[in-house]
Amino acid sequence: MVLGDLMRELCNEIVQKLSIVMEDLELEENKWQNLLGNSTDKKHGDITLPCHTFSKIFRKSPNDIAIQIAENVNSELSDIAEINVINGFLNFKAKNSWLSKQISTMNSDSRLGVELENAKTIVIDYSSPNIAKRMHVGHLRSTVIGDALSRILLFKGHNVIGENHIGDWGTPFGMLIEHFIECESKNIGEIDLSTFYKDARYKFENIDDFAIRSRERVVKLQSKDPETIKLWQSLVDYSLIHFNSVYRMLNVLLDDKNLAGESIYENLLPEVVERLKSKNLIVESDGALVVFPEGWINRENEPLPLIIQKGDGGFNYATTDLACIINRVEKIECDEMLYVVGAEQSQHFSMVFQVAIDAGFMDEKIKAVHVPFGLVMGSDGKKLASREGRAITLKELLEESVDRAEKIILEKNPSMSDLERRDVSKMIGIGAIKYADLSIDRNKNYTFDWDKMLSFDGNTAPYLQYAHARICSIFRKSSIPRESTLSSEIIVKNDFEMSLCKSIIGFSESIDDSISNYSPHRLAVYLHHLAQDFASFYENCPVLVSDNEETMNSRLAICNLTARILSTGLGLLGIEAPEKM
RNA sequence: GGGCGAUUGGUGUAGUCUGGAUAUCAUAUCGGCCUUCUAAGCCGAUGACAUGGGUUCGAAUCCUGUAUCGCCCA
Repeated sequence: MVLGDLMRELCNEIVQKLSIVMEDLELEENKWQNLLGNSTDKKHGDITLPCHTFSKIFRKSPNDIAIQIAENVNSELSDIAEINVINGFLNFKAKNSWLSKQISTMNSDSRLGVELENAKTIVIDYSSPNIAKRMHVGHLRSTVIGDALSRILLFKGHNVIGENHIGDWGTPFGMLIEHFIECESKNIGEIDLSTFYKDARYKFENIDDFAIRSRERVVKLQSKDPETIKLWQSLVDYSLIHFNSVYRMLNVLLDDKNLAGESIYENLLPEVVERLKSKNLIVESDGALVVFPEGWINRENEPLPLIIQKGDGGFNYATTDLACIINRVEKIECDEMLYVVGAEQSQHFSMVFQVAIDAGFMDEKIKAVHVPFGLVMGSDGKKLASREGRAITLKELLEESVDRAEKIILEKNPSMSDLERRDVSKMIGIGAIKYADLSIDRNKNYTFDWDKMLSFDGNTAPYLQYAHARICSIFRKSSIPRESTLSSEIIVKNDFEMSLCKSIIGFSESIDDSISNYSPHRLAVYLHHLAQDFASFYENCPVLVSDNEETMNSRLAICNLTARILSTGLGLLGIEAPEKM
C-alpha cells in the first residue's frame, strides 16, 4: 500500500531502520515494504506495519512477531517515533521532537516542501465554448477543472500549454454570418448572444431566401473569400469579448493566447485523410470515408466506424481531433495531452486515440488522457439545460453569486469599506462556485443546487477563506510582520499543534495525489482538513497571549505557515484568499 | 442489445487505483461554549459501505452475478 496524505519522510526513515531488522529476520523487502502504510486509526499511530502475513512464515502469532520486530528496532527509532503493538499491528507514531524539526525545515522553504518535477510539456484542452453562443453552466466544469489542473502542473514546474478549442468553424457559420450581417446593419453593440444562435437557426429554417444565402455563405467561407473571412473574424472577435469577460470574472488563466479553435486546423484536415489513406486505414462506407478501429462494434454487431469525412465532403470532430494530435505531437512536441471534456465523450476519445496510435500520429511515449467529468444535473435529476425556460448563463450565475456574497458580508462585517467589500465579495462568490465544483470527485454527476453552491456552511471555499482571514487578523493585531516568522523555530508541544503540523506536512503529497489522478478534489479535501485542524488549534492555543515568547513565536510561525498553504493551495484551485472578510 | 460511469448515515460526500484495526468530513437534528487573537467558529451526542456469491488470516476496497440511476452507440 502507498501512503495517504501524511508524512512520506517519516515512512522513509522507518524503512531504513526496519530494513536492518528485517534482514536479520530473513524477510525480503518485497514481503514487507508494501505493507507499511498510513495508519487507518490515527489514535494508534501515523505509520503501521500489519504483521498478519508473517504468521505463516514464522509460525507465530502476528502479535508476537510485531513485538519481536518492535524490540529490535526500538532503540534505532528512539529519536523519531514511538512504537506500540496492538492486534498484530506494529504502529509508529512520530515524536513531537521529530515533527518540530521537520516542520521548521518546511517553514523556511519558499516552496512549502513541494519539489519541482522534471519539466514535461503538457497540453491541456479545456473550456471550449462555441462562437456566437453565450457561455453557460455546461462550460463551468471543464473551465474550472482545466484551470486548476493547469495551475497545479505549472506549480510542479511543468511547461503547461492551455488550449481553448473553441467551436468556430463548420456549416452553421453560413447562417451565423448571414444573421450577423443583418444584426450588424442595426447596432453591433446590441447583439444578444443568448438568442443569436437560436434566431439564426429560426431564420434558416423558416426563410427560404435566408437559407439559400446561408448555404452560399458556407461555400464562400470554405473558399476563404476575403469579405466572408472578415465577417467571420468580426463574429469571432465579438464572441471573444464575451468569453474573455467571463474568464476574467471567473479568474481563470485563459486568454487569447490560448485560443486553438477548430478553424486553425482546417487546413490540416485533407492531410489527415491522406495520412490515414497511406496507412490503409481509410475505408469508404455509405459514401463517407471512415476508419474502423479494432474492437468497436455497434448495436447490430457490426464494426463501429470513426467518420473522417462525410459523403458531402464535410469533416467531423474526429478529423479535427486527429489534426490536433498531429499538431501537438509534431509542432508542440508535447509529452502529455489532457482533454478536460465531459464523460459522455469517452467513447469518442478512446476511438480517436486508438486511431491516432494505429496511424502513427503518436506512440506510447506520449500520454493522451481523456480527463472526464460528470454532468451538471438539475434538481429534477436530469442534465441541466435551462432554468425557468431560459438558458442559465455563466455570467448571470457568477454575478448572482457575487451579489449574494456581498449581502452576507454586509451583514456579518458591516464595518468593511465599500471598496474592500466589493473586492472580497468577488473572491468569496466566485470561490464558492469553483470550490463546490472542485471539491468533489470529478467523475460524479453534480447536482446544481443554487442554495448549496452559495451556502457558507460546511465544506466550502468561505470556510477555508475564513481560516486564512483569521490568521491574517492575528498578524494585524500583533504588528509582527509575517516574514519574520520564516526563520522561527517551531516547537510542537500539545496535541492541537501536533495534529495541525501533521496536516501541514501533507501539503506536498496532496498535490502529487491531485496530479496522479488529475483530480483537483484531492487538494481541496486536503485543504479542508487543514482548515479544520487550524480551527481546532485556533480555539485551543492562544497565540498572542501565550505563556512565553518562545511559544508565541512558534505558534505565529505555525499560523503563517498554515496561511501560506491555504492561500497557495486555494490559488492552485484558482480561488483567491482575502485577508479580511 | 453493447459500452462507460455511479450506488457509503435523513441529505451531500472522502476513502476504492495500492485490501488491514472501531469507515472521513460536512449538513440536518439534539446538547454545551463568546469580559481572551473574527461564533462565517469550537466541543460533545445521534446516524451509512445497494444486494447475492467468491478470493483472503482480513473486503467499502479485488473477482463475479443481480438491482437501480445516469451517459454514449453514423
